[in-house]
Amino acid sequence: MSTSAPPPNARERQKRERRLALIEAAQRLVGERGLDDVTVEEISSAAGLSTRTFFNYFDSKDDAVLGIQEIELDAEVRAQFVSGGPSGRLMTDLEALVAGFLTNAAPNIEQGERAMRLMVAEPRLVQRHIAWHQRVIGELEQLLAERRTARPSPVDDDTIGMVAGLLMRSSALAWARSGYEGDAAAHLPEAVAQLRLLLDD
Amino acid sequence: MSTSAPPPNARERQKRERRLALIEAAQRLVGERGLDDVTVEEISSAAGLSTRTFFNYFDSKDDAVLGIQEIELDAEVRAQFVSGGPSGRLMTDLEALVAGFLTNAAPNIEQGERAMRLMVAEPRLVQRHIAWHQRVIGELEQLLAERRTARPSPVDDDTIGMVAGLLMRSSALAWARSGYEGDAAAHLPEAVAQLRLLLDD
DNA sequence: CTGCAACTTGCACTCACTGCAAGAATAGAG
DNA sequence: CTCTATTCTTGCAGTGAGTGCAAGTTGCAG
Repeated sequence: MSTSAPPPNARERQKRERRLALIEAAQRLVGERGLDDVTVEEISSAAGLSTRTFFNYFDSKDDAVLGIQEIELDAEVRAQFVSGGPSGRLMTDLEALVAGFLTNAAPNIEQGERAMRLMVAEPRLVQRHIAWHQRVIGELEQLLAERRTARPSPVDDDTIGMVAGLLMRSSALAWARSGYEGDAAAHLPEAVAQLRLLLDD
Repeated sequence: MSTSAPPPNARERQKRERRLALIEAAQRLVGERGLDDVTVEEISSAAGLSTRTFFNYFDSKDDAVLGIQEIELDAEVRAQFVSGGPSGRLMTDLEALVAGFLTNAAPNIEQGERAMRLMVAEPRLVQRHIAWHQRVIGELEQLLAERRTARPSPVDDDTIGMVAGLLMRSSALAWARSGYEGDAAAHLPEAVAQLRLLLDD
């Protein structure tokens, strides 16, 4: 299950290694000394790279700590959702889609766990994490537009997007509460149940 | 309704005026030239203040553009919620609470409208806006803890907090879609309805 | 081996944001 | 009105994030 395919050529391999080294250094140093007492320069040289190169890999210090990367949604999951599936009931299908995002979100489970732990100590990271959700939701809203032709819905895109974001975060929190058992996607049903519970008073 | 009580002494009045001047300058300049092509120095001197003073009023450039301020929840609304009211049904009471936050959020309705418009053009502002929601939700979670003694609930604080945040943003978006009719709180029921619609498939 | 493309790096720069200490304005007591 | 304590503003000097550019380096294909 997804450390993704090991890349064949040296270029891609190094790229991956450097990226990992930066995340590892960032998480370790920030864990030891706090977000504001670690500079990008320190992270970079701990990873054996220049500061300038750091910014070729990440847009910000926070992104490196969280190990944020572009999410690539599984083509099959994507196609199924767009064509109005898999179940035809929006909320159910949304759940499947979110699960797809969640499993692709953190290729390295330990890295994700460390990121979650650091978020507890550094609230700023939570905001950055949510900002990243926003990007995912942007992706999702394109899919929604396509799906509408196949299966219209009275619920507007914004609401659907926000609920998706809520489910992502809620799953992550439930995952943390469980002591990081399994992966975040495994706690999605729990998140949905909580939401229903609240809405039904 | 609520430009709040006009303060009596000159100190408080000037403080308010300067704050307003900074927000006005920030919104105008950013509207004209974009968030990244306006410096804090430009905003400050447009408002007739020093750069240093700018940061006595706001934590960041983005905050000034959004006109972000500490929210003060109505003491009565607060007390009622904590003691398990007003209706006793969590979702309903949450709605009342969120309405309370929303009406206190933007003392100046035009300023809020300009902020919403700028968010469309500058996605970074959306993130900052959501980050501000987080702070409000932090406040809310304290109330939730107190309310639990009066009226326990099987739904966890995180979920409730996230739904509150969702309702705030959803109301704001509905307000924008309506062409800024009334205030954001007026569109809360619409937001709740959309959410229920989605959850009930 | 050679030339091409991708990647890294140093450099110079802008600007957000902070702590500090000195100075100006104001409130309030007398 | 005057004096004083308090609050607010400001300049200054500094840190560090993040960017554009141009010059090297490194891996890749033919």
